[in-house]
Amino acid sequence: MLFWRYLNDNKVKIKYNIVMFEDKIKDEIQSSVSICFGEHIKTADIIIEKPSDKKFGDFSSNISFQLAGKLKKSPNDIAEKLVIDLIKTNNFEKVEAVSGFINFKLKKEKYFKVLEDILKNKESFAKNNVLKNKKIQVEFISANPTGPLTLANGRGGYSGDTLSNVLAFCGANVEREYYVNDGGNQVKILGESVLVSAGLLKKEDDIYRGEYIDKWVKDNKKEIEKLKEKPFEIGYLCAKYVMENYIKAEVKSMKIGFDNWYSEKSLYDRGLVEKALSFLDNKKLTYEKDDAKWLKTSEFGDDKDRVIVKTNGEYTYVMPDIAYHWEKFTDRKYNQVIDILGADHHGYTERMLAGVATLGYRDNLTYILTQMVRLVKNGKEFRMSKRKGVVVTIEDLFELIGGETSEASDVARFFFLSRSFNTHMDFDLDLAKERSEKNPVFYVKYAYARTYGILSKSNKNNSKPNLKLLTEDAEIELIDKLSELPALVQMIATTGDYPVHLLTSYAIEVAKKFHHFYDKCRVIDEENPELTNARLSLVSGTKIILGIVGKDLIGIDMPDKM
RNA sequence: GCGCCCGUAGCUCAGGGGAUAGAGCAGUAGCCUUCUAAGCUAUUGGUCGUAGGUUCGAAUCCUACCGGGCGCACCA
Repeated sequence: MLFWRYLNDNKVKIKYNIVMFEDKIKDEIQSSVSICFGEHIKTADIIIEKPSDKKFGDFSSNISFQLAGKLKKSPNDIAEKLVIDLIKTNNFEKVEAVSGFINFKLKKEKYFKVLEDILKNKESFAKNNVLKNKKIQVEFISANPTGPLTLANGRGGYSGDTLSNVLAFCGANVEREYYVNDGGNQVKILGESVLVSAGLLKKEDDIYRGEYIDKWVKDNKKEIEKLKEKPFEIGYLCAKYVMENYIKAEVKSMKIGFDNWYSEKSLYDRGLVEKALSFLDNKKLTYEKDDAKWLKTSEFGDDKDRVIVKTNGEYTYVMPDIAYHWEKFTDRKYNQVIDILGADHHGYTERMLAGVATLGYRDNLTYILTQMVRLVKNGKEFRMSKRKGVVVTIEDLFELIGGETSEASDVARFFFLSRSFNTHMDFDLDLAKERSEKNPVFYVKYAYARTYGILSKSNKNNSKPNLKLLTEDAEIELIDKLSELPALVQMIATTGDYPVHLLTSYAIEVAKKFHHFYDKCRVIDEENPELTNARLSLVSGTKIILGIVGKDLIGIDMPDKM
C-alpha cells in the first residue's frame, strides 16, 4: 500500500486524481464521528485507502479500528453507526460497514470527469509541478571507458533514463550525465593491456582482455610502438576509441540520450581537483599522517578516514570524485544529484556520502544501488564463452534476445524496469525471446496497437460524446485505472527510493483492463452511434495513457500495428 | 568478523501494518462467420526462510538465528 500511503501522507496536493475525493471523505468522517460519538478526530489521522478488491468499493477507512480502544466498542458497531450518518451525503452510491471497515462506492459520474480531463490535457494529464525550478542531475552508467557496456550497465542505464523521464514530468529541469573515467589508474591499466596484446609487455594480472582491444591494436600498430613507454597515453587513446565505437553506440542503441559526457581528465586539466583539495584544506578537514594526506570522513559517518593523497603523491580515486561532486554543486548548482550505481559499489557510496558531507552537500546527493543481474536460460545461469570475454555485454544481450536491436532494447528495458532496484535479478532469456502474449512487453504494446486499430477503423464523429453511457464495470474499472497515473508519477518522483518499477506494473494493469474491456464491450456499433462515440472516447483515453507510460516514461516504442 | 541487499505459488517477481496474500510464465478446461485470438474467461497451486516480540490486526515493524548475493585498500 505504498502508493496509497503516499497519498495519505503527502504534503503536496496531488494535481489530479479521483482521490481528490479523499479530503471530502475525511471531512465527512470527521463530522460523523463528532455527531455519533462526540469525539474530535484530526483529519490528518484519518486514513483513506483504496481497497485492492473492487467489491470493497472505491475507498475504505479503518477509522473504526482506531476508535475501538477509546470508545470501548467493537469496530463493527462503530462502523455501522457511522455509516448511517455518512450515507446522508450524496457523493456516494453506497457506503457500508464490512467487518469493521467502512467502504465507499463512488457514483459513476464521478469517473467521467477523469476521462474528459485525459482527452483534453493529453500528456499534461500526467504532469505536475512539484519539482518546478529544481535542477536535478541523474548520473548513471558511467562505466569505465575500458570496455563495452555490460548487463549490469543495462539495468542502471534504463533505470536512470526512465527516472529522468519521471522527474521531468514533475517539472524538474533534468540533466542526464555520463561521467567518463578517463583520468585514473584504469586508463594506465588499459594502456598496459594494449601493450600486452601487442606483445610489447608481459603482464598476467590486472589487465583487460577482449576482442575490442585486439582490434584496436591491429589498427594502431605504429602509434602504439611510438608510445610504448607511456602506457597512460596509449590508454587514453584507446579509451577514446572505446567510448566512441562501443559505449556511445551502445547507449544509442539503448535509446538513451545523455545531455553531458563529463570527462574526469577535464577536472585535472581545469585544476578543479587542486581547487577542491585546497577548499578541504582550508576547512581543516584534511591532515597528514604516514606521509599521506587523509580526509576526515569519519566525522561524517564513514567508519574511518580516507587517504586522498598517496605517499607517492598521486591522488586516490576519492579526490577526483569529490572534486567532481563539488563542481556539480558549486559551479553547476544542481539542487539535487542522483547517482545510480551497481550494488558492488556500496562500500564506495558510504565513503562518498561522507566525502560529500565534508563539502556540505550531504542532503543533495542520493545514491541508488541496483542489485546484481544474472542471465538465466533453460533454468540455468547463462555464461558467455571464454573466447569473447567472460562478461555479457549489452550487444551480447540484444543478440541473445534476438530480433531488431530496437525491439530487443525495448524488451531489455521493460524487463530491467519491472524489478525494484533492491531485487537480485534473474533475467529470463527464454521469456525475453518470446514474441507473444507470454512476454509482458508485447502484451502492453499489443494493447496500444489495438487502440490504434479501433480508432482507425471508426468513422470520425465530431458530436460531443455522452460519457454517461459508459456504465459497464469493465468501462468504469478501466477509467479508474487510467486515473491513477498522475499520482503514480508524482509518487515515484518524490518517494526517496524512486520506485520506477511500478511503471511497468501499471502499464500491464492498464493493458489488462483494456483487453478485458475490449472483450466485454464492442466499441464500433453502427446501430448505436451514441454508445460507439462514448466508447471511442474511452479508447482514445487509453491510447493516451498507454502512450505516456510506454513512450514518454518507460521509453519504449508503442507501435500502431503489430 | 563487520556492513548492505535478498529469502513470498513449480519458475521469475510485485505487495513492505489492515479484509479470503497478487501478477506473468508453466499446468488444467473453455471461447474466433463480429473492432488484430500477440486476446479473453474459468481453474489448480502458498506453514510469505525459522523462532520470538510489538499490535485490535504482521508477509509487512523490532530482535535473534538459518540460507544466498555483494562489499569491507595509500585499486578505481
